[in-house]
This record gives sequence, C-alpha cells and structure tokens, in this order.
Amino acid sequence: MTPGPREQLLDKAITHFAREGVRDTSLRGLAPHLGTSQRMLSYHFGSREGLLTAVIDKVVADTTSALRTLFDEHADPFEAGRENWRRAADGARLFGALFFELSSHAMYGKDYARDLGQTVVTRTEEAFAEAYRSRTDEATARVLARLTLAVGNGLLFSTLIDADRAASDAAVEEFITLVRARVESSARQ
Amino acid sequence: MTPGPREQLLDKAITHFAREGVRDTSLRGLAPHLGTSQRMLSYHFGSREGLLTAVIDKVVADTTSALRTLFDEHADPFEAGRENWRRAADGARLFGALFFELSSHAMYGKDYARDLGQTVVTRTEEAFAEAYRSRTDEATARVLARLTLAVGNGLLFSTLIDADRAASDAAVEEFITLVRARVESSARQ
DNA sequence: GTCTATAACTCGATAGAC
DNA sequence: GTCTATCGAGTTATAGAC
Repeated sequence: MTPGPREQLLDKAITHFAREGVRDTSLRGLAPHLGTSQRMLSYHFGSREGLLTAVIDKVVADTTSALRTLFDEHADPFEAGRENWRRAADGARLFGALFFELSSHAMYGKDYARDLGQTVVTRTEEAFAEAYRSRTDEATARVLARLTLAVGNGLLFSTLIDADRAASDAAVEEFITLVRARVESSARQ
Repeated sequence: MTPGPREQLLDKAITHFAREGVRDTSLRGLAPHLGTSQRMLSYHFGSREGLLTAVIDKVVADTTSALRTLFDEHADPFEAGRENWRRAADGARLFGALFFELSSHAMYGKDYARDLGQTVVTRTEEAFAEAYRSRTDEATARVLARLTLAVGNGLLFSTLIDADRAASDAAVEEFITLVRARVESSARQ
C-alpha cells in the first residue's frame, strides 16, 4: 500500500512545521518546500485549519500506537518510563517545539487541537497509572502517573530550551531511583 | 511615579495576549481592546515584533524579581518550591498558555524570545540549586534542581490541558515527600 | 502624542481550463 | 489531480495634519 499524494504531503508538512513552526508558516510559503502548490494544499486539506487538523490527527495516532507497544513490551513500569523518555528526547530536536506550540493551541481552546490535549495528558497518564498499578495501590498509582508524565514533559521542555540532554538524562535516572524507593517502601507496609 | 501610556498599554496588551494568544492577534485587532489605535501601538513599540519583545522583557523582569523574593523569604527549599508552584498554578489560568506559546518561540530560535528561555529554565534552575545546596552536596543539588523545575513546568502543562488542579497539587506534595526523604537519607550518610 | 488615511503587501479561498 | 489567475479581506508600516 503506497501512500497517496495526500499522505506524502502531510508527512513533508509535519517535517517542515517542526523546523519552522506553525505560527509563521502560510500555505503559500509552505507549498514550494513540499514540491507542490498552494492550490493543491487547499485541494487535499480543504483549508489551512484542515491541514493543521490532519497534522494533529497524525501526531496523535502515531503517539497512541507508540504508547501501546511501549507498555506491551515492558512489564516493568520503570523500564517503560525510561524507554518513553529516550524516544521522546531523541525526537525532541525534530518535533519538540511543534509539540509545545500545538499544545498551547489546545490550552487556548482551539477546536482542532482538543484531541492532542486528550492524548498527550489524559491518555498517557492513564497508561502510566495502569503500569504502576501492578506495583502499588490505586491512589498512589494515580498520583505517581501524573508526576511521571509531568517529569517527562517538563524535562522535554528544559532540554528544548537549554539543549542539556545529559542533565535531563541524569534527572530521569534520579527520578526513577526516587520512585522505585517509594514503591518498594509502600509494598513493604 | 505614575506609569506612562506605553507601560499602561503594555500591561493591557499582556492581559489580552494571555486570553487570546499571540498567534492570531494583530495590531489592528488588538488596539480597540486596549482603548487605543493601531497607529499608537506602532508609535510606542515600533513594530509588532517590538511589542512582542516588550511583552517578553516585562514577563522576564517580573519573573526574575518574583524569584528573588521567593528564595529570600523561604530558606527551606521545599517551602520555596511549594510556594513557587502555588503562584504559578494560580496565574496559570491567565498566563499559562501564553507562557508555553512564547516558550515554543524560544525553542524555534526566535531572537526576541531568547531571554525568556534563559529566565524560565537556566536562571530558575540555578535558583533552586542554590537553595538545595544548603541541604545536600553539589551534584545532588544540581540534579534535584533540574528535576524540581521540570516537575513544576510539567504539572503546569498538565493542568492547563486537563484543568485538574487538585491532581497536580497532590503530585506536588508527593514529589516534596519523595525529595525530602532523599535529602534526609543522603544527609545521614 | 494622537489622529485619519493609505501605501504596499500577504493571506486563504476559489473559479475555471485542462 | 493539477495548473494559472484572481478576488476580497486581512496585515504592517508610514505619511502627514493637528
């Protein structure tokens, strides 16, 4: 199944948005970089907002499927967390700024960005909570899940600003150590 | 010292940006909401980018001075952290989306947003590290500072997406408990 | 400092031929 | 599906009177 022209354009558009931002990229300015015309972007996506919606839908779909395989492959929530961080940080240089830019659109209440918010917070948090449940009680699992997601997003944020990946890696390890001790102590009770 | 018209316009502009976003706010559309004209915005700030620069400069100055008083008033880094979270979360409904939107501009490498990045990551992290140094060794202080800032920004992010302030408050308390245990155990060595 | 007016430009959307 | 061409509304920046 070879992707149609629409899917090819969408992939290229995401790459370009990741580099240049959504903020000051117009359909006119975007088209030449994708080897197409403004008319074709309008034709395939209906409108500028239609293109943004398609971009977010694809990002959401990719994130969701990646998350599913992640927790299928790692029964240990700490291993899953470490692996999730590694993937996010590796991709950050490419897609990190776009991630936070589109998320800010969700915060402003833009319709086309609502699914993104649901995916990057609610669903991811739920996946972490599910993994923690095997190690601790329900209430602790929920609060640790929220904290874990926050650590991931917060370190992604810091890394994108100051480019200090090593410091963020160290912080992840520190956090894993902290939580592991916490879960072991609650299991001993 | 009563503020001049420029400063009054700037304050109102920040409030409006916080509600509507920078992305789709033009000088023309902004002016009537501030009780002025597009001509006056150009006159006082030179250009649209000049206005954005002024907005960021003010946000940076306010954040820096708030941070200084924060650590002057609370010697206990855990109290300072809790208070920092309280302030950030209280202001989040007003300025949170703007914070992440402008930060994404810094990630894209926009000149006018560089100072913002320095302030919200490098300087804040340094302030936390300074506070932790009184409780633990240098290396641990640095990694805990990075982790603490990440928790704050990450929970701010989650709260802005899903509006669950209570869950974030609980996560902050959980984190303080974790780190307090960590610091006490390292002090015992 | 403030106003009106406008120049010069860019945008998204669309018409219509092929 | 793809092209050229254009409409109409939007933008910033600026000229010039008061």
